[in-house]
Amino acid sequence: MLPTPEVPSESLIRAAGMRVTRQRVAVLDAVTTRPHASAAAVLESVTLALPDVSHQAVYDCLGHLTVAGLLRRVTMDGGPALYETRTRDNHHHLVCRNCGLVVDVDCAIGAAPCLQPSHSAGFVIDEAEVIYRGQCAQCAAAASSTPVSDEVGEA
Amino acid sequence: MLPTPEVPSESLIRAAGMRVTRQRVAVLDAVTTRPHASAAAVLESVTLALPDVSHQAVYDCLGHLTVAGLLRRVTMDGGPALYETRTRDNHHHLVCRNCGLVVDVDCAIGAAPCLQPSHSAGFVIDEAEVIYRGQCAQCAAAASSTPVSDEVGEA
DNA sequence: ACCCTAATCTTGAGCCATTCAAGATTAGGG
DNA sequence: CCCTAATCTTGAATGGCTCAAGATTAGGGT
Repeated sequence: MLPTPEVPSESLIRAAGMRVTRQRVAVLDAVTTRPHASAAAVLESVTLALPDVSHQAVYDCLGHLTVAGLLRRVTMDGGPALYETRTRDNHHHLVCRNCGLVVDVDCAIGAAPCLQPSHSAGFVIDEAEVIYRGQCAQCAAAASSTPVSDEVGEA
Repeated sequence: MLPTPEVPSESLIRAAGMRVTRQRVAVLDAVTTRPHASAAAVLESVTLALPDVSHQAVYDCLGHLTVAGLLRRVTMDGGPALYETRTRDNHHHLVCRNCGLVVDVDCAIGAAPCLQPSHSAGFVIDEAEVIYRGQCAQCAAAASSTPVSDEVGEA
């Protein structure tokens, strides 16, 4: 069920005009297989393939890949930055207030900025980011069936 | 031009069922006169009235006032949390990518959640936060008239 | 295939925003 | 005016991220 990249990470990195390093390939692979991963989660994944990667290398790779447009960086409230490979479709996110689950939502309009504010105060707007907050199916079910509990219920 | 509170901070705090302390009044006053202030900015403002406030007191006050619904906490990208007194009108924000200026935008719809995602993945959504990103009038003008410059131009 | 050099990575320190913990102060009901 | 829990002060600690210096390495040139 994990996404099988249409184009291998190495090709994407090379196509972006960047040097192809094991660290970059591993970082891009990690985000591809696990979207919405934090830098710490990426470090954990990458360490499986490259036991000696430094966290700094992970931050550098994430930064460079983001600038190159191969990754998109999003932050939910004050939490750590999350990374994903869907970069140019202007999609939005659903975030569970309870468990932190992040799910993509396609943008109904499509191209950015998909919304226009009621008044722009002179701003030249290029993007409208939307974050839907609430409870995911599991947390909502758990909350209604067992009011005071931390159980997660069945999958 | 600074907002003159309709109801003094002290009354609001008391009405919320909280103890009225100098620190809380000063913190609420600070956010009222300077919306979108960070904890550090609030500490700076509060220090003018209470030279010996601790930063911890500021964090405590901001936290309690937020839980009580007297303040709303928003975070722009990875920056420090910003606080504002408009709490229940579901308004949104314009953020300048260049200078960080944050401006309120009324929500065209009104009540939260003002938007519905194209598919909710089972989520029970209670809020849709919108962040419009771009350049403020000043930065946009500076960018188009003097391509490589940091000047701010006239007000 | 081998150099060479800038780009990248490793190591390790440092910074900022925020939180934790323990003891002193204080608001406000009785 | 007391009393006690809520709040504040002080000081240390954490997490996420960035800075800096030196070692390694990708990949164009020969």
